[in-house]
Amino acid sequence: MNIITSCLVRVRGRGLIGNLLRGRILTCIQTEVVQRSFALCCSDYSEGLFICAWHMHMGVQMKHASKLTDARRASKGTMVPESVTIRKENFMSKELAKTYDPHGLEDRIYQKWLDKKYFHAEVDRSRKPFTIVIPPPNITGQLHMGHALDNTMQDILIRFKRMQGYNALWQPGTDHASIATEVKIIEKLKEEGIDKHDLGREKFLERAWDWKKEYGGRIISQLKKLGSSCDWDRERFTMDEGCNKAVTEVFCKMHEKGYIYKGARMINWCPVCNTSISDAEVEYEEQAGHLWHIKYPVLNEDGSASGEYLTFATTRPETMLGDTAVAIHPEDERYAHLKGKKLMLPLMNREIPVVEDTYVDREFGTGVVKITPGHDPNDFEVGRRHNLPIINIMNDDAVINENGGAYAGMERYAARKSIVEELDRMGLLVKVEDYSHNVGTHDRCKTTIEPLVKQQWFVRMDELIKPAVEAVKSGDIKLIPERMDKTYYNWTDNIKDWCISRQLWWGHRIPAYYCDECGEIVVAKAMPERCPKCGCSHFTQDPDTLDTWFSSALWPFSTLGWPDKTEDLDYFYPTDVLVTGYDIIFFWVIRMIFSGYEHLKEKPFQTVLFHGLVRDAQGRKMSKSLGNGIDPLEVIEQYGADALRMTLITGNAPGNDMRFYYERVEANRNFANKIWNASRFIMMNMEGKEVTSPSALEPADRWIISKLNSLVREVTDNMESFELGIAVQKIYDFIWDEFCDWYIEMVKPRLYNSDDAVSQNAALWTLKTVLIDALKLLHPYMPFITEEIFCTLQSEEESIMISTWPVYDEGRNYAKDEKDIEILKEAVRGIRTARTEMNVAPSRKAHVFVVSERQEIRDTFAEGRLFFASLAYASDVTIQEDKRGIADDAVSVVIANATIYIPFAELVDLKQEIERLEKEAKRLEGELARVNGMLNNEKFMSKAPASKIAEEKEKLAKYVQMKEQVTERLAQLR
RNA sequence: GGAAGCAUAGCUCAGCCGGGAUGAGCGUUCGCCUCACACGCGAGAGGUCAGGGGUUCGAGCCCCCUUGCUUCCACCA
Repeated sequence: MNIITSCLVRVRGRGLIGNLLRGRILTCIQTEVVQRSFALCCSDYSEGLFICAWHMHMGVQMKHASKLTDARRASKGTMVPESVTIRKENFMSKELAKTYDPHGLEDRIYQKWLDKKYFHAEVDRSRKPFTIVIPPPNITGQLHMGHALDNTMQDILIRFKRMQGYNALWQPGTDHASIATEVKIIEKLKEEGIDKHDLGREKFLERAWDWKKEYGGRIISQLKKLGSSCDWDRERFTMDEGCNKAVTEVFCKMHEKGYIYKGARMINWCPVCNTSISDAEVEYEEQAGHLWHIKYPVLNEDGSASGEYLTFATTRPETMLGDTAVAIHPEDERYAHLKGKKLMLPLMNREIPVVEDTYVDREFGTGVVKITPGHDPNDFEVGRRHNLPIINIMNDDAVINENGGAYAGMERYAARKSIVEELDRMGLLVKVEDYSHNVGTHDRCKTTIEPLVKQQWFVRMDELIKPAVEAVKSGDIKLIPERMDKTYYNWTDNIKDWCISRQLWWGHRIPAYYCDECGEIVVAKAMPERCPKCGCSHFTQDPDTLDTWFSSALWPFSTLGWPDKTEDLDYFYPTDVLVTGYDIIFFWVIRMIFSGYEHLKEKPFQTVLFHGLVRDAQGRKMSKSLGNGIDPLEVIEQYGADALRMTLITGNAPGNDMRFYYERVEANRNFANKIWNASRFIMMNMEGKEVTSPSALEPADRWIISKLNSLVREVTDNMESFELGIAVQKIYDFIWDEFCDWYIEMVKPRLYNSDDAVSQNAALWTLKTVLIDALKLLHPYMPFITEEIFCTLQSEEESIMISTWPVYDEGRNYAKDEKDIEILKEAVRGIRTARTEMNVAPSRKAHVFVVSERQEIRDTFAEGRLFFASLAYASDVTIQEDKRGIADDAVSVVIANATIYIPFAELVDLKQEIERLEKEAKRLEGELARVNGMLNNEKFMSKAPASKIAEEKEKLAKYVQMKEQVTERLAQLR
């Protein structure tokens, strides 16, 4: 790390430091340049030393520019040390620093909710249920951003519905994650020097359960940090007794119906995990490889070499050991003379036939394909069509077996190398090309999978999938966003049988038993007593376990007690919403859907709400190998769960990926702080006063109540259609913009004036009422801060999370006040803009004259006079019909139906004022041109809806009138 | 090979039924330590809504084409 001593820093910019010290020149006695930040230690700040992190783009100017460049170069790759954290107390006075601090508060509140059992749901026939089942996180897992997003969305929906009066159940639990967990345990055993097989199945399972006990709870406690309001009394595990009962039931039932069968099929084999995997678990990865062109000698009828060769290309030369044919296209004239001939398979010295199959693409390579039915899915099919023998040349660990002749015992890539060398030596290697192609890998361990023919258990999908397709087609199940339908059909239309057996120990063991005497297979819920075929009584259970998704597929009903006919199942099933990432649509969503229809004759859920991936700031996937993952727990620690939740929900549409920025978390933390301070302000003003239901409200009060009322309707609508991001944006804007920046500012004069107790009470009542409803709307998104404020403000109610959701009330719709306040706001904005443009400091208050010929406008201003004066920096406000008595050189602001004059005591630059008004005139002309363009268009007039025409006419009148005022004023000034 | 998505302010993204882009946050410019908040307040600058055609009185939005990026599925040895 580079250290610069003794340089001067001029403070510019508007950041934290800039706001405090702008314009000052500081001597840095020590600066450390770390990445894009400087850590500055300055000696001449009055409070003594301080340390800060300062981004370069904020505009640091240093006297020694060359050193800066050096420093920048030298700083690459270094990390920001902890010492750059800014401690506010160091340079701010204590009483100012009343900021929102989520620490301590969140844990305390969560504990209260748990103690009060607010999350718990019981069957209650008098209320409608609303149910969500959690996508069970893996027991191996640590909470990552994906979980944080997924669970925040669920929590928002659950809290919303709970407040709306539904009997809301969020069913939690964890997944045994068969392969993922087994891999982890094997790793751990390895560290101890223990091999899985030496340990034995039983002992291994003991270790697995220990693991579950130790780590299974970790992710749950992390979910709690987020604020998740799951019914923890109902926590389940995909391998608990109930789930096992469901799995066994399903397996037996489906076997009986013929949907589950055992057979030898081409499956994907992971030689590292030593298990079969399903098609869904194969991940294709583009890899640079080679295309080896090899030739086999063609034989004469008598078996002697004809001297002719047949050339083909392959990416996996080692599989030639298992070749049982070479295929050509039946209509390929180039090879017509070879039909029915035999070839000599080199190295193995085996005669193999030339077969004709339309699978061969004449255009690709030489138009010849070697056929290895035992190691390639397509070749397997070709082999079936031509009755070719299947030769397995590989052991489970991808080592060549005894069928590989001289290569037996060699690992697959070593064998590849020697085979190529040997073929080359024999003159049978024609050429080698670089070739980039997709290689199937295991999604867990990234090992290249090996297609092998094995005896496995499968689920026949063709019949099973039908109701699942129908469900989405008919709208019985709705996918959000809708475009997911296509992805869904893409899978269902090309569905293949599901390989469900895994050569693993950690998982639901397959309930199939083999008779020790005759080998008869019996599928049953328990070990059979007698073999139905030979009558003997000795059985061995199938050693394999089931794909972890087999039990996940039953999750929506196994958690509610199925296969038993429970009250819970009857009441809570089907569930309402499933929230999950689009990445597991095939693994999980589809499988739950067909399982629901198959076993309960009913959909598992009404709606599937998809979210995207949380990416890093550069748009990359967060991954362990890249080390770019952001730990949600750290974010919570730093900014609070509320800020994190907001960040994950705002500015994102369903199903879209999002980028994670700390700047956004900070912005949301700032929002929390804003609410905190607004609430502090309100409470401060309420102190010692009894706020009663007001006898009369003022226009500003009615305005904000009316605004809130519309907000309630819009937010509720948005949330009901799962537009969470839109809903929360509206709440944010309302609280910050309308409520804090306008309403609170409007009522300040009333709050500070104790003489008018009635008006003051109305203001306080409105502040409190609006704040409470706004907090309620916000609660699903920011549960902690809203609870804290609500409980302080509303001491008679014990929790916001069980309070009632605000409802739109026609009686709180004050259209006239909304219009009136809009006029006043327009006037205030106009005055502020004019003052800024004329360079008048806010402290220079002035007498403001409002001139309007219209009585109702004058009334509006008269009613709002108090706050209008304060917001417009007016020393006094005079409202009159004409401009008598107003100085000619006053600054004027034109709004609809009124002109506002501000005569400053000092002379105002008339030229500047004319320019300002000319600009305004030009703007208005533009508006007029647009509106006139529409209204003079006959086609528009005849075809546009009447309401639109009326709207435009109204605007026209307004602009015409404003234009007149500006023109008149300009004429006067000139 | 098939399919989907994205392209809007300097950056990251919203934009519901087609009806003025008063878009949001961050950044940026100017002025403010205004007694809730400087994690703040006020006022600005900043956009040919990727390009081209079409439908429409009217298109960021609907249709077609082109370009660029991303993803999913399938996979030819």
